Amino acid sequence: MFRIGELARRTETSTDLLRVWERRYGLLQPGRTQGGFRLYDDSDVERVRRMQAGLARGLAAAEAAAAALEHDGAGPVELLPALLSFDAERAETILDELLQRLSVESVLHDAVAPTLRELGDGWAKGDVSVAQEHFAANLLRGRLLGLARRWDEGLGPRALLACPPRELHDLPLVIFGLALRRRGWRVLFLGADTPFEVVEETVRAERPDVVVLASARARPSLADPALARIAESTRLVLAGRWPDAEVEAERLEGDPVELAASLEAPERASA
Amino acid sequence: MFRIGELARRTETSTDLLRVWERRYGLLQPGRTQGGFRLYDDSDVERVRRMQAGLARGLAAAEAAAAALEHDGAGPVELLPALLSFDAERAETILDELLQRLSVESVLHDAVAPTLRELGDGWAKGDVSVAQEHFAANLLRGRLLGLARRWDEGLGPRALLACPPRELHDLPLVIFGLALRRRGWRVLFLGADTPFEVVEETVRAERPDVVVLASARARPSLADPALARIAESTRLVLAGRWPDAEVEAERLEGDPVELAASLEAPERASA
DNA sequence: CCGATGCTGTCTAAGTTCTGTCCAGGAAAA
DNA sequence: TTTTCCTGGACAGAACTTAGACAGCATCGG
Repeated sequence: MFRIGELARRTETSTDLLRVWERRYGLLQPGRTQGGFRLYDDSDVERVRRMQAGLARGLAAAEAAAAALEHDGAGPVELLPALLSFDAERAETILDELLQRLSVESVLHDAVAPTLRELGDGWAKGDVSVAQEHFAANLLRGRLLGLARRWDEGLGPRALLACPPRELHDLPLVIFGLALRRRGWRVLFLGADTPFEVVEETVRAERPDVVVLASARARPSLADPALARIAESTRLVLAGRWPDAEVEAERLEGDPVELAASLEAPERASA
Repeated sequence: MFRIGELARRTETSTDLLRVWERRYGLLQPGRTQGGFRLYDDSDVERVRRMQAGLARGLAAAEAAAAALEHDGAGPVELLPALLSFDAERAETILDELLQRLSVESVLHDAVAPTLRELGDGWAKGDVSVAQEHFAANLLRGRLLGLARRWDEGLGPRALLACPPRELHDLPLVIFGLALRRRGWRVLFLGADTPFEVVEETVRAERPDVVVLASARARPSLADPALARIAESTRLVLAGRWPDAEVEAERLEGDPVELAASLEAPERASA
């Protein structure tokens, strides 16, 4: 347990703001010392983070607080165990319920993406078997692609999404695509293990406004000349883990949903 | 939920234009904050994008708006054929997509309930086989109950929902329950084929604010003395088809989602 | 071809709400 | 003693509200 100054430091906010979020939106309900000082724990850090994530996605403070509160508890806490125990029905039910209660964006940001991260960490540590990872990935992929139908329709700017050669983990890319779609983009999805030449051809044929290549675990080579040619003609974004090398491209790392929000900013600046 | 500035950002329009589209064509019907600020959700982004697509195709604004609004009703058209052809995957995908695009309420009201009605009519005419009806009902029930988890939690007034003896069609009741839940009610669901004595016991034990008995095809007897005893102690609502008889109860018929809305009115009047 | 009419997006103005920050006076913790 | 924290109110700027005005453009009748 720690006091408000420590919470402010850990979440990079001010004590004033934390108190006012408590007063106005009931975001936090800290315990008190004998003398009346507020006492917080780790779950409060999480809640503040969710609030901040909501603000970053463009919600008003009141809405962000409501979303952060509503989301309390559920989410990844329930979803991961269901997936690890191969309980498809329970996992589907949890997803159903989350999708009903929360927006697609919050489900992706607060439940699916964190679950995926924990899955990856568990796999790296050896706690999660290949079978478990495959089961989880396939169930989630099925569900997410169900949300992704017709995502090349409409008017917005167009993004071409692909994973580089040898990268088989396309789920973060799917999440990224869904988040973009929510924000009005059209999405051309090439998916896992896509040769750079294929990307290049598609760029020539379809003329997307931006090309996003996402690499989660593989460390693809940047030496391919096709990559350089893509970068010359189009805005190129490399998301995830890539080697350092001289390619004319933006680099992004972190949560796919937040990346999707940030991809928008340069568009606005130019408009 | 987000405010008008964020909607403008996401759809790359101006707040002015969004307000004027609302005023002139009723394109959007946002909720409001206490203080009167407009609040939008994901489905509004979709609607604006459809409007923009219409404009891009050369429609006049008024017509584009009409087209965008009309498209809201698509979906149910697709759902029934998928169910009748035993195509679980397609049906699930359609539901996924609808739930993403629209609110739970509109999915229930505009897609699930009409599909159920057509299914019932088809069965009555002999166009729909028992197998088809079972398949459809079970798929929908699974999906809807997935949305219905923890629907007895919270603070709101409490409704006890059941079908009378011999009535096996509980789906309208599930829809009704979900719609109530969306409106803040707590729901106690006893489901199909529930003896009146069981309802009576539960009423005594749980003291719900209202008891709703729904009968779709069976024509249950009202002679049971348990029914009269329930009516004496609690507000009793008989939904669907019931014989005429002297029981102290409100009678409701029609779309489950609309019934849920109408159930609320007396509560408010008393508040 | 002209003028009248209607549609549509933008702009204005005066007022309100929302939200982060700041402050004063006092008390608790280190 | 020094630092941290408490409450409650005040405040400024950003964001939003309504209602109407208006200019650019297309369409229509003459």
